[in-house]
Amino acid sequence: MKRRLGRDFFVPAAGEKTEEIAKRLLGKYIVRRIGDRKIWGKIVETEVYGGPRDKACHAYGGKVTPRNKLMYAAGGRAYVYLIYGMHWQLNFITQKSGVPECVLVRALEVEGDDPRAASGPGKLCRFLEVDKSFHGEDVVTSKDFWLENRGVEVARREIVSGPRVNIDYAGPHWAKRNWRFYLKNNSAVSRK
DNA sequence: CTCGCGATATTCT
DNA sequence: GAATATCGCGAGA
Repeated sequence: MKRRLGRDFFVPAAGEKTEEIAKRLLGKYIVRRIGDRKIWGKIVETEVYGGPRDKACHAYGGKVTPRNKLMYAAGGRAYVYLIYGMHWQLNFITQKSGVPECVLVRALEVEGDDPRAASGPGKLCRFLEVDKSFHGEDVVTSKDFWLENRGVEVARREIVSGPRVNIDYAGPHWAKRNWRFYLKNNSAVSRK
């Protein structure tokens, strides 16, 4: 069974929180088409960046800059940017237009010689050959980049939550929020 | 295991 | 113009 994820996955009508979307993304597949070639990987680690109140979020304080304005777009778009001058990060925008929330994809489990070839936000982008040209790509309609549900069921108890990476500066209230989710006992998770 | 550094877009002053 | 950033790697201990 293969089913492409549609708009409602990223913009839940029921008002589901972005945390729930981040958990639902675990076990789904990211598929990238390059000419006749296809690359894919299973999502095993995600992290939530939650709006203007979240100090770790680019849209903290409701700030709008040329880079982050895409976070205010409707869910289903890719938010790609460069960090530390050399690593691309891949996020998916969630929620309806005007709500600057997104999910960072931190790690994929891939099939091949090296199961850790996409274990980390930067490595993942290199693996998928995602760069700035995919900033703003709509994964609901794109022919080169999308997400699939391949029928992998992730049990609630297989999902581990914990504090996000690099958020000490955000203060105790945000630092203790368990906004990072990953699959238990999965070797492709970036850090444990 | 911990540490330090890379190389640049974006933001801040 | 200067500081900084959602990281990964290779070196040294």
